Amino acid sequence: MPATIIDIKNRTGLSLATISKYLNGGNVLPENKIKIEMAIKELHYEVNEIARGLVTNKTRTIGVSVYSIESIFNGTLLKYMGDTLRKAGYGLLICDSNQDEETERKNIKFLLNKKVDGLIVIPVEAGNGIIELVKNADIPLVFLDRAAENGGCDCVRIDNRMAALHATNVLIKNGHRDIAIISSGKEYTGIERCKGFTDALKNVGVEIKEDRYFKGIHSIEYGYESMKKIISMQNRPTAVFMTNYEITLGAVMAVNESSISCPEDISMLGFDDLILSHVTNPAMYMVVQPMKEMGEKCVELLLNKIEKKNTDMVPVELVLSTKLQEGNSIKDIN
Amino acid sequence: MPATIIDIKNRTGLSLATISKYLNGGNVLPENKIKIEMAIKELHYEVNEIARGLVTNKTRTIGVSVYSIESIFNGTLLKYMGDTLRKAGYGLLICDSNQDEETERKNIKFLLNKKVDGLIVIPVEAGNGIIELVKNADIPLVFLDRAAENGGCDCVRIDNRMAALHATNVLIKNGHRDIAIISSGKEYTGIERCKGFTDALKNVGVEIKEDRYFKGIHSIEYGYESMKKIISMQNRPTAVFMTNYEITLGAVMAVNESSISCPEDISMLGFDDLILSHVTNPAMYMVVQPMKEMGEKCVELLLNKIEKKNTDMVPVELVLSTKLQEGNSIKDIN
DNA sequence: CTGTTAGCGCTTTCAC
DNA sequence: GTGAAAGCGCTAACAG
Repeated sequence: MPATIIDIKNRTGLSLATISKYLNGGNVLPENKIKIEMAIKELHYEVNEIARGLVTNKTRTIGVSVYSIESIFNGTLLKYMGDTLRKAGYGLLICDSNQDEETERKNIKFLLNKKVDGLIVIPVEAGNGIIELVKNADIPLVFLDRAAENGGCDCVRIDNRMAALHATNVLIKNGHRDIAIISSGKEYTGIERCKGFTDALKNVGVEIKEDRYFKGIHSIEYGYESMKKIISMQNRPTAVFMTNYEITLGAVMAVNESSISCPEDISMLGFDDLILSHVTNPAMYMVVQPMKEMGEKCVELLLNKIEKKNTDMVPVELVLSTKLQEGNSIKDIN
Repeated sequence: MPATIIDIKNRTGLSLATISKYLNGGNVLPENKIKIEMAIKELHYEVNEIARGLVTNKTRTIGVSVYSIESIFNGTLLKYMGDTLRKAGYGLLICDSNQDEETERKNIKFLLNKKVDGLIVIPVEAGNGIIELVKNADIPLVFLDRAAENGGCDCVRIDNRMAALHATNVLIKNGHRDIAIISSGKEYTGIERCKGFTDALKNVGVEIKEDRYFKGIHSIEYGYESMKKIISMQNRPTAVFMTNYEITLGAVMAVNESSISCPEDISMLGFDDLILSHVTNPAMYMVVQPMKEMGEKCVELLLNKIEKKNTDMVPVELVLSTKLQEGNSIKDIN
C-alpha cells in the first residue's frame, strides 16, 4: 500500500493544498517544506500519476505507435525520441503494430484511452484512418518517417523521392543502366523511393523494364527472395537498389549464400546505415537518413503543439535531408 | 472533448451504475444494452482508462525497463513480450535506460508512479537496487535476461555459464587452445559467460593468459576496439569468443576493415543470432538464445503473479536452454 | 502562505 | 436489473 497525500497530511498536520503546492513546485514556508520532505522520505511517498492525470487532464506521457519494434530502424528512432522526451520530463508509451493495421488501430485507441498528451505514429501503411481516429481525442498527432495518406497532418520525414533519385544517380554515374529495384509496394516511403528511382533513369533517357521492379512487403524475407530471383535471372541487371533496411539485409543474405559476389558480379546500393554497412564485406554503399534529427525534431514538434507554443493550425511538414554513405559495393562499369 | 460516461447517461436516461456495468461486461436488459451501444457509437465514447485506473487500482498496463532500446536484441524481446501481452489484454509501457543506471532508476520510479500492474526489467547492470525500489509499490517484478544481484527475485534467463562453456568447447574441438574473449565486465551475463569460457579451458587443462581477457562495456565500440587490439598482437590468439551481440558486431567490423580474414587467419565465435550470422561473410558460428520463449515466458510468469494464479511466494527462476548456430567462422586447426 | 471545498471520470457498495 | 451515493488520490479555485 503506497502512501498517499493524505498520509503526508496526517503526518505533518498541514492541509492537502499546501502539500500539493509543494509537490508542484510552489512556495511553502521553509519549516513546512522540511516537514513535508521528511514525511515523504519516511513514508516513501510517490505521487500517484493516475490521480494527478485525472484532474489535470495531462499525463506527461506521449504515445508512440511503431509499425515494428523489431526493426532496429525504429529502435534507433525510439532511442532518440526517448532521450528528448526525458529531458522535457515526459514519458513514453510505446505500442508495436507488428506490421498489422488492425493492431495499429487497436493500439492507437489504447493510447488514446490512456490519455497520452500527444501521439507519434510511424505507420504500417498510408491510409489506415489514423487521423480520423485521433481527431476526436483532440490531441496533437505527428507522423514520423511515413507521411499520412493526404498529407493533412504534421509530419517529419525525408524527401524520399529525391533521396532515391540522388542514390540512383550514383549507379548511373558508375555506368549502370540496367538496374533492378526492390521496394515495398504499399507504404508511402516505398512508393516514393520507387518514383525517385524511375525519375533518375528517365532523366538519362532510360526506360526500366517491368521485370526490374520488385514491389512487395517491407521485410527481410522479401528482400531475400527478390534478390534470389534477380541472381538467377539469365539477363541479370548489373545493379540493384534496395530501398529500405530490411530489404537491404535480406538482399545481402541472398548474395552471401550465392556463388556470385558483390561488386564483381553485381553492384548493390542500400538504404539506412545502422551498422550494416560496416558489418558487410564489402562495405555497402547506402542512403542514410538523419535518424537522430528525425527522432528529436518530431518530439520537439509535438511538444510545441502540446504546450501551445505553436498556435498556428497549419500542418507542419518537416522534410530532412539525407546523405550518401560511400562503400565498395558498386562497381564502375564505364 | 471526448465524451464521458455522464454523456451516455444523459443520452440514455440510464444511471451510471447500469452503464458502468455494461462497460464491464455485466448483465443489462437487452433494450438498455441497445440504447447504450447506440449512444456509445454516436458520441464516440471511449473509456477513460485514467479514471478507471484510479478506482480499480489496476491499469492493465505493464511496465518494461530495458537497458537499451537501440539494441535489436531488446527490440526482438519486446516484440514477443508485446504480442503475448496484447493477447492477454494488457498494454506495454516501455522505458529506455540508455545504458545508464541513474536513468534506469528514474524510469522505474516513473513506471511505478504510472501504477503499472507489473514490471519487467532487463537491467543495465546487476545491483542497481531495483528490488528495493519496487518493494514498496507492492507489484510483481520479473527480471529478464540478466538476473538480479542476489537472485532473490523472479527471473527468466539462460544458463549463461553453461552456454559459454559449450560454445567454447566447439573452439576446443577444432583444436584451438589460445583463445581470446571479449565480454562486458560488469553486468551479470558478461561475468557468467566469462566464467563458462574459463571453465571450458580449465577442463582441458589450459590456463588462459591475462592478456586474452577483454572485459569492458557492452557496446559495439568495445567489440571493435578490442578486436583491433587482438588483430595487431604479435602473438595473436587463434580464435576469439565474443559474448554478446553488440560486441560481436563490433568485432566483425574490425575484421572486415583489417587485412586479415576469418576463418583463415582467425576463428570467431559470436553470441545472439539476430540476422547477423546470415549477413556476415562467412556466416558466423554463434550461440543463440531462445528469444521468443524468453519474451513469452517472462510475460506469462508476470501475469500469473498479477492475477494471483501463482500464490507461492518463492521466487521462480526460469532457466531456458540455448542452441548453437553453426557457421563457417571457425577453422579446424587440428 | 495556508486551509476548505469541489470536483476529474469512473467503479462499487447498497438499497430498491 | 437498476439507481443513488460514496470515494479512488489528487489539483485548483477561493477565502482567509
